[in-house]
Amino acid sequence: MSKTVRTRFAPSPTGFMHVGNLRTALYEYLVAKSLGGQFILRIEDTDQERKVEGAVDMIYRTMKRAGLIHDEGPDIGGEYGPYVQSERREMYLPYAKQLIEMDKAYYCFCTKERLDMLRENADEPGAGYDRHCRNLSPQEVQQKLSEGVPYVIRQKMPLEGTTTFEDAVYGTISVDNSELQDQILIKADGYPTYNFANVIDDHTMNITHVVRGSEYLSSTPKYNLLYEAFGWEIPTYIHLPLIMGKNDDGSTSKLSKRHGATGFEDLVKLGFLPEAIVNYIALLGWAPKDNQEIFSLSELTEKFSIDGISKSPSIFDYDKLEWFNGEYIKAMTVEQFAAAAEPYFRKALGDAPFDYLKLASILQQRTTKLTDIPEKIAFFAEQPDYDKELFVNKKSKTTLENVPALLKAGVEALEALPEWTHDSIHDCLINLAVTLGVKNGTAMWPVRIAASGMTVTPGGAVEILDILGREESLRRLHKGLEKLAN
RNA sequence: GGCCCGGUGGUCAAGCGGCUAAGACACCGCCCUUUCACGGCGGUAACACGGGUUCGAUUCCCGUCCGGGUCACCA
Repeated sequence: MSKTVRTRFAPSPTGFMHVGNLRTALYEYLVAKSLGGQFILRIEDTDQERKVEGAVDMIYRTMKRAGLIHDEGPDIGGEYGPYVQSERREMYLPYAKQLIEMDKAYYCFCTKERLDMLRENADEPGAGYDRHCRNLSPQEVQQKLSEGVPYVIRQKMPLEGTTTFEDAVYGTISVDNSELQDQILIKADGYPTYNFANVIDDHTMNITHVVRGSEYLSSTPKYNLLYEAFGWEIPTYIHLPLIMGKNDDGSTSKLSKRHGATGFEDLVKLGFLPEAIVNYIALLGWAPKDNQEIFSLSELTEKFSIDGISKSPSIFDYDKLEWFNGEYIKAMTVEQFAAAAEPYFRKALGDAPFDYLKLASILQQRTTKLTDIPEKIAFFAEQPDYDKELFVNKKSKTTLENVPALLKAGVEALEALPEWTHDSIHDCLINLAVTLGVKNGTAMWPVRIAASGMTVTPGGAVEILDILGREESLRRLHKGLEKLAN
């Protein structure tokens, strides 16, 4: 019987849920769930300076909206708590001291100023810490400690040899130990660094699969040295290719705020549906065995496999996201769509009593983003001032010469209608075309233009007249007639 | 700069020694149509380069080039 798979999502509460982070969370969820395992949420707040008010709530909210339900976490507890690093603060120092006893770590009393100077004076970039305190005598250390000199604890890296590890995505990776810095494990404020807390927590929380972005690939050997020092089992590593954004100069770099709306909530505000976002980012770095593109979260869970994860970075493409969004919108029932679109209807129409279901039915097939709705329907509330040139359309064979008569005939026919319904308007205008001996388009174009004042509208003349209602429709048509007379 | 990783159309991507190198988005054209969409059909467009290995390389190896990541008392 093998161990239960456990993955964790460990965001730091900075008040922003980047889609890159969300994708990582999604894959962590999928790795766990596709293997029948558990998905844990842990808050990494060891940096007090970056802590942001309300950020944790935003994480909960985002995860919930994305459908990534965790099995253990600060809000719901679990047997490996606490799940907030600041609350585990006391756990880390003993482990660090244990490392010191094993000669795998040491006290460092260097001041921040000295380190800054070191960096400034370095000939080569990335020269790093000079290991100044690595070989202090026990007496010196005792002395400074008793004097209360502030200290940090650093990991004592081997000076020679190489460290090799297996990654489920990238394969075997080895790094010369001489490349590894004596990184800080415990900060002067007593908090652990991410580098240390992460290892201690993953082990004590029984995390079996560490899923994270490939930016951690080069620091993984350092973590392994820690696992080895403690004699702990090394987890399965699954490093994910990065999501990139396009820069102004055409180059690309790790997706960040400067690439525009990259926060989950930003995208939702832009009119993207959470399910569409999740679907899209699932496919950014992973591909199924077949060609399926539309996936619900449960289908993803079913089809997901680690060997489908790719190694090369991918660029976040808003066009493709929009396509997914459109697909999700089209898959809704009209009622669902009307409900989702309602806020945008209100935005454009205020409290005007339009039939939202009818609006939804003409809009649904042509909407890719909910935020596009208001501008498409604003003319229902208030007709824009338009130029009579709009009546001219080559394909519909309408000209300034024939339109007045066409529109007049249309108005008369419509005015004679006993009832004002979609079907009656439709039949009326179709009959009109027959009577006049012109194509449908020729009869409809002037009516639609006069009713809307726009060349491009959602729905045709019939739908627009129906939604507008008899009174307003006829008012607009007469206005069109006047405009043409001048 | 050192180290690590990557490199199939503009983008996401199949491919895992032998294929006319899939598919999707975007783009273009045609059809449908009362506009625009939707939908249908079709089209343009790719294995970074140079050496090997092999009967045969997109696929394996090496080098070059290009791209990215990383070198914090941030995570």
